Amino acid sequence: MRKPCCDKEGNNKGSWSKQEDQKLIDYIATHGEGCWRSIPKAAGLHRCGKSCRLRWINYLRPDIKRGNFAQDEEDLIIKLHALLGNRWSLIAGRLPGRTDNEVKNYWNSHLRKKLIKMGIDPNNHRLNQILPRPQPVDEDTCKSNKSKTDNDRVSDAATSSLEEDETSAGSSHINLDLTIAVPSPAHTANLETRPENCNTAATSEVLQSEKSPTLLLFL
DNA sequence: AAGTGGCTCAACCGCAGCAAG
DNA sequence: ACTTGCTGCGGTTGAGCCACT
Repeated sequence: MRKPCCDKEGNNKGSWSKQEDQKLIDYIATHGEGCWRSIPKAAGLHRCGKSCRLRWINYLRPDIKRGNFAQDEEDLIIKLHALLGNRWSLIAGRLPGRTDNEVKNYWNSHLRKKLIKMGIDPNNHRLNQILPRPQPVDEDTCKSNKSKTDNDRVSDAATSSLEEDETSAGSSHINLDLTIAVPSPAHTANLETRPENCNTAATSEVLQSEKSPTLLLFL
């Protein structure tokens, strides 16, 4: 059993004080983001590295956009969630200035309810009234389904919902005709340079679908 | 004004992936 | 090949706020 990283006695927990924030900001301004493990000690903070990282990424980073989500951001989150499932960091990577935590919170507190209200299952983005289409009974499908993770299942459903988007006009009230700005190169690189994502069904679907006009979002 | 129930969001926890030894 | 340590991610929690009764 690995020793937890945050069980060190004397480490602060809970909300951050202004002084702590300032120490972290000052340290990162001088030294940049680096080894989170060593940052607390170097910055004179009684926090674990994990906590520092989270605080910086979710709150202190200068490029964070705070405040309400715009309509196009909402639409994009819904669309991306349909494609990627609960891959909040990937979704947030497509929303400049937004963090995964923020997107996740916004989804759970607003968008889930919104979709439910619209009669859409937030887990698979299907209209609740629509009967699930019959699954092909092929051996490969059976095999792969056995080992599927929740994300993969969501992703399958997402694919279906995308098809529905294209084939059944009016199946959703969401305006998916997004005119969002092209993501910054950093975000694109972020996706491209994440090898761990290459194995996932969701990602491969994304990559495949980049060829289709629907996914200009991902270019 | 007080009670309370729901909501929001910052922060924590545990796990997985990866790299280094 | 295996272990260890670090980072990053997603799920969950809980304090504080707000609206309603």
